[in-house]
Amino acid sequence: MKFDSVTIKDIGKALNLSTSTVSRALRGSYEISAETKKLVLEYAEKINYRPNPIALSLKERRTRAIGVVVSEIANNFFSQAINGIESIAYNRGYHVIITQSHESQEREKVNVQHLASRGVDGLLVSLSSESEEIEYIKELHEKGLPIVFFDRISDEIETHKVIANNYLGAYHATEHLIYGGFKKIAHVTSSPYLSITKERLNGYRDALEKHGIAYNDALIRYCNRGGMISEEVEDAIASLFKGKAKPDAVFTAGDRLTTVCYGILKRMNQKKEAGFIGFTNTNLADLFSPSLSAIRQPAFEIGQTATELLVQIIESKRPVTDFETRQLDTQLMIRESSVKKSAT
Amino acid sequence: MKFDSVTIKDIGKALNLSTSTVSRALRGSYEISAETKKLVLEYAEKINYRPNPIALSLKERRTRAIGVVVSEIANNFFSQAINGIESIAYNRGYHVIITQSHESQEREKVNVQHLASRGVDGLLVSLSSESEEIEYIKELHEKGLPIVFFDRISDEIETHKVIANNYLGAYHATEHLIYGGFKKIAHVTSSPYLSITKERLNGYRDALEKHGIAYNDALIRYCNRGGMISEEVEDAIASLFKGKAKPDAVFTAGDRLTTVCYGILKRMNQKKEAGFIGFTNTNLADLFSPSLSAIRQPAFEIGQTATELLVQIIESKRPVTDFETRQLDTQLMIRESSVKKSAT
DNA sequence: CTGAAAGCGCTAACAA
DNA sequence: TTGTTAGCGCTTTCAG
Repeated sequence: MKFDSVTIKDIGKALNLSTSTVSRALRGSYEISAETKKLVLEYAEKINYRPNPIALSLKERRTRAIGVVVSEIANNFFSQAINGIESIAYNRGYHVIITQSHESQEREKVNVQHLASRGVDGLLVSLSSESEEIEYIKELHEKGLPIVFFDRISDEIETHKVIANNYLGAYHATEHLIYGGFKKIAHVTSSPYLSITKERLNGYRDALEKHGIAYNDALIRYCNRGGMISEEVEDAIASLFKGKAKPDAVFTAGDRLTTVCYGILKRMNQKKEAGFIGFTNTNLADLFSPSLSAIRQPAFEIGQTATELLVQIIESKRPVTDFETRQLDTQLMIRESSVKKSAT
Repeated sequence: MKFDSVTIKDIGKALNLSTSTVSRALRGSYEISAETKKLVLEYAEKINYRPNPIALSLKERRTRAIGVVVSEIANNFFSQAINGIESIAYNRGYHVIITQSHESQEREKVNVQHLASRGVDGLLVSLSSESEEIEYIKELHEKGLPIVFFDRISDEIETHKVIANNYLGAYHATEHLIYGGFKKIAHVTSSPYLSITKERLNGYRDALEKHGIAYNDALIRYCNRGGMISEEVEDAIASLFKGKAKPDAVFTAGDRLTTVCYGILKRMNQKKEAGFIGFTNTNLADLFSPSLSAIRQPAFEIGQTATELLVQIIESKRPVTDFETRQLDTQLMIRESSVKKSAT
């Protein structure tokens, strides 16, 4: 079955006009008589004519669509960021095409290339946890495809980037644990390739050092799939608490990672409750027990900002060469899980 | 800035071949000499040629893309369903374009029409809570655009539909509360327009009647925005518990609605804990306190099934006239929130 | 004020 | 085996 819609030609035939006249009438061109215009407009309305954007794109070499590549929409941070993206795109007249990499570099590549060849006007990208080398994006960028990175960014490409202040977020979270009397703070994080991993790790490390606590590699665990596979996280936690250097608190970096870790700890660890805080944008943190302390990213605003910058590039007459990296502040939401029980 | 890519013409020019020869060589047509083929393929590879899908679509009148319209991706049910959709679409060679209506009929209409005019090969739709009259979808469907409904469906259009067994899910949940000793069970649900609302309400009502409890309108609350606006839910809950017919348990129908309601009840209701159960697909129900009893929908499978049916229509040679409505079973996950404390 | 024709990138029927 | 040409739906010179 093919889905046939009305074309400008059909209108022309019906009204005994040339396609160009119809086209002009439809776009309200001044050179068409009011009479003809009215005729065409009314008929078009009647048969519910819609211009074919595919034909349009072919001609104009633009689609008024922007592509989004994220790892997973079932992630509070990303679904909120996407809402921010849509809010801006919508009233700038762009449509948004969302794709997921599921943390796979292969999948990311396919998506990026498909979106590009499909003629999106620009790309909003947050890298997968496997993506270290990103030649396939660089190539497109060099050919002139506007790209803005958000959240998980890369040095490899010079363009606008929008991120949360991950360094400070991690720093403050760690410091908060230290102030609360925790001394052996483990850090469970995502793939070491990711920019957010590095930024958060640095914040964590610097906070420790500032307070005279030695940084200890044995307290770090990398979960390359970012919590998508719970085994990965279970292993990390198990190995942390098995060792002799058993931590007294855990700080997690990553939305899924945080809730998954919290769940595991809760299940295995009922008595000796370790302190807990993590990056997450869930709205349900209050409902947990103990309620979940969190570092919250301004996801919606990150999405908005990235989109504004992208549209700016797309609509710029001349090649943009002056790029910036915007950093938005995180929010530290202290709840029960990061507060020592004994420390009343 | 415009993003220019290599065309078949460029290749032809460089190799002194006609565009059609190049085209055929690229598609491996049998009528091209091995030599020429090799030449073209190698050159195309070298300059990283990608066919322009826009031009292709214009010609073939198909895009190998399917459009998805849901109310909100920041909803566990939908993000899981989308993963199901993608899993099938991906290995059938279709791309997936996701859009959100944010429970607005206006937005839904815009999205549907855009996707259609953009030439998706088919549509997977779950209606917004405002959508009662859906002429704009009907029109497209009558013109031959393949459409499959899932979750929130409509009688207005005859096509394949995929849903959870909402009636039974609600029935069993209600019965479970009754068995647990609850007698005044309130039902907080979404817009009365939605199919899921009606199905679940019927299940609730029938369970009550089966157990000799009179159905009482005063215990029903409709939240038209499905929990998107928390005030709406606050009002509903407040008015329920203010009245003289104060409920002893609450049963919610809707993913967001369930978590939002639970939060409100938890905050306001610490002592006289009412029983609680609701439809939701969150993975975090275990972490709540009390842990959250839930009716879980097979979201992933619903997405998969809907996509299979859609692809079937798209690829069918002759118009499909024999439609079915598939119903998949829900899962009752009993945890603490629906169990009477005193009833130990 | 309106029409004819070219062209966007690609495929396919028809010629050679 | 390869080239020429028309056409997918639309806009836009260029001519009337």
